[in-house]
Amino acid sequence: MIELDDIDRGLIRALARDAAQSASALGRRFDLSQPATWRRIRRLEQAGVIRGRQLRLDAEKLGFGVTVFLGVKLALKGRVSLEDFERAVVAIPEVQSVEHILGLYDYRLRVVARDVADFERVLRRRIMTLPGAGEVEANVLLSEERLPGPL
Amino acid sequence: MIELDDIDRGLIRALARDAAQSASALGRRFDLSQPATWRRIRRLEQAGVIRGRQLRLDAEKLGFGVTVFLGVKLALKGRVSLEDFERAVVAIPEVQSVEHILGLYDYRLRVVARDVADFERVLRRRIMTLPGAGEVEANVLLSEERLPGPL
DNA sequence: TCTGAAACTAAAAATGG
DNA sequence: CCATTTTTAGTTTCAGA
Repeated sequence: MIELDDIDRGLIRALARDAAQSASALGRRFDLSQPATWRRIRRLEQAGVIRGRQLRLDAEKLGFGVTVFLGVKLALKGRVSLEDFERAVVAIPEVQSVEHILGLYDYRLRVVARDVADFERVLRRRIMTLPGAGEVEANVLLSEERLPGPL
Repeated sequence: MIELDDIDRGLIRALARDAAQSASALGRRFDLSQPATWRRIRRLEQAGVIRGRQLRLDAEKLGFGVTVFLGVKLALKGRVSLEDFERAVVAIPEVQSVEHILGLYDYRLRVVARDVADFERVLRRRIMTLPGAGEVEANVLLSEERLPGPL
C-alpha cells in the first residue's frame, strides 16, 4: 500500500470535493509549486489510488425523475451462475450500479427511470426476466447526500 | 428541461466513462471543432445537467478494505426529527453516502472501515448511538460495478 | 443560433538546475 | 524540489452558414 503524507491526504480531500481543480490552484492552498502538486497527483493516479474522474450528472435534469434501489435474491443458485446474472444485469441500460453483497439479498441494483410508469416497465420486462432472479425488494430514493468519506 | 441532441448525449456518455477527456479529443470523435465541443460541455454544466467532476478513489488502496451498506430504521419517529438524524449521520467520517428511502428501512448508509474490527467500532460507537436509530441491517459489499446508465 | 477559424490565456508536461 | 520553457488545452472574439 502506498505511503501518503498529510499533503497527499489534503490533495485527495480537495479533489474529492471538486476534481476539476488545477494543480496550480491546489498548490497555492498547500504551499506547493504547480509541478510538485502535479507530480503528487500523478503519483496517486499511477499508484491506483485515484482511478479517474467521474462526471456527476443530474438524473432529474436528464429526464430520469425516479431512482429505485432493488434488492435481488437469486433463486436457483448453482443452477444459474452468478456470472449469467451479472452479464444480463449490466446490459440493462437503466441499471446504474450492480453491487454483489452478503446478506438477505444477493445483489443491490441502482435503477433509474423516467417516472413510476417507466419504472414498472423496467421492473417487469428487464428485472423480473433476469436469469436466476428470485425475490425482489424495491426502495424508492427520496433524497441523497454524498460525503467526502474518511482520510 | 434542457433540449439534448444526439451529440450532447454522446458527449455525456463519453465523459461519463472518463471525465478527464479534453474538448479537442472529444471533438475529434464527434467531428466537431474544439470550441464547439467545449461550448456544448459548458452549456450542459450551466444547465445543471453536469453538476461537476468527482474523483474515483480506490478505497482498498487507501487502507479501507471493508465497505458495508447499512439499512437503518428510525425508532421514535416524530420525537426525534429526520433532520437530527441526518445532521448526526453526515458528521460521521466513515459514512460515504446517506440515502433517504421509502421502504422497510428509512435510510441506507454506505460506510467504509479499515477492516471488520474497525467496522465494529464504527457500528457500536457511531451508528448505534445516532439519535433515533432503531433497527440496523448490514450488508457487506463483495464487489461492485458502476455502469454508464441510460441516455 | 450554432458553427469553425484565429488569437489569446492558462494549464500541463518536460527539462535543467 | 524549484524555476523555466515548451507544449497543449481552455477561452474569447468574430464572421459566416
